[in-house]
Amino acid sequence: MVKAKSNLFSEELTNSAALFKALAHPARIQILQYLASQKTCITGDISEVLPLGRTTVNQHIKELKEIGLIKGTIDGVKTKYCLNPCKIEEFKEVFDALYGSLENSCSTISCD
Amino acid sequence: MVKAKSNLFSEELTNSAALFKALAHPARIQILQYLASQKTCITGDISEVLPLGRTTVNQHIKELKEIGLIKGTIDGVKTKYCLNPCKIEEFKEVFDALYGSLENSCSTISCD
DNA sequence: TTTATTTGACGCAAAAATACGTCAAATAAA
DNA sequence: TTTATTTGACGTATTTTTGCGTCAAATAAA
Repeated sequence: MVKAKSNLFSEELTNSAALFKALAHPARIQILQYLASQKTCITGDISEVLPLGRTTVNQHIKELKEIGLIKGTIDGVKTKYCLNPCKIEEFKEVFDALYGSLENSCSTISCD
Repeated sequence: MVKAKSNLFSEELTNSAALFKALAHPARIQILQYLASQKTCITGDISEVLPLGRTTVNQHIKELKEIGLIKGTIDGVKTKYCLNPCKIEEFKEVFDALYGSLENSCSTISCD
């Protein structure tokens, strides 16, 4: 049996990995980019611009909502999806911190 | 049967998702950070600084090697692992491009 | 040579991710 | 009210990921 290893890593590490995992599928990246390209919060069936079925896309949207990268507000029978700039900013900070820690050391590394 | 959907997305999108997936596990992030902290290419059992078994860590290392973020060179019976600055730089470019496309639009989005 | 050390390959089991069909609730339109 | 539309919840099948034990090859040490 595979043990529950979720709590074996630091919270920061777990949080970072979860953010990267959110972008670990082309559909989810495309959803974010589509939302951005519309320049406004959008409603309707996003699956029409993706090569996947509606429920599958809905599932990817749900994951993006759960991690906080997008928000969904109910507007009558429709749901309005929006990018969440705060979370996107947080993602950038996480990435930059990681990149910084990796990049700083690169110059002193002798590889080949 | 679940159809093969791998080629339904653009190559760029698939490539980006693969990079993010490489960091989608805390162990893989920690391995990269450990390599960077050593300030040199290292050899030996990295699993000693991770809460996972040796073969499991080896598998994560293999994934990082396959995506190109680290390199491994054979040195006698030992294997020397190094960060690959080129790939890390490429990762930053991919991230910055994505962030740019998302961030640009954020200012014009009205969310709440 | 014999014995240890280091490492990756291989296989297996459990868990998670992926893709999608069906259904029901909620609202809008007729 | 009846009918259509929109959406998420739920279940299911398949694939992928994760974690690890075992084994063998390759080198180093005795």
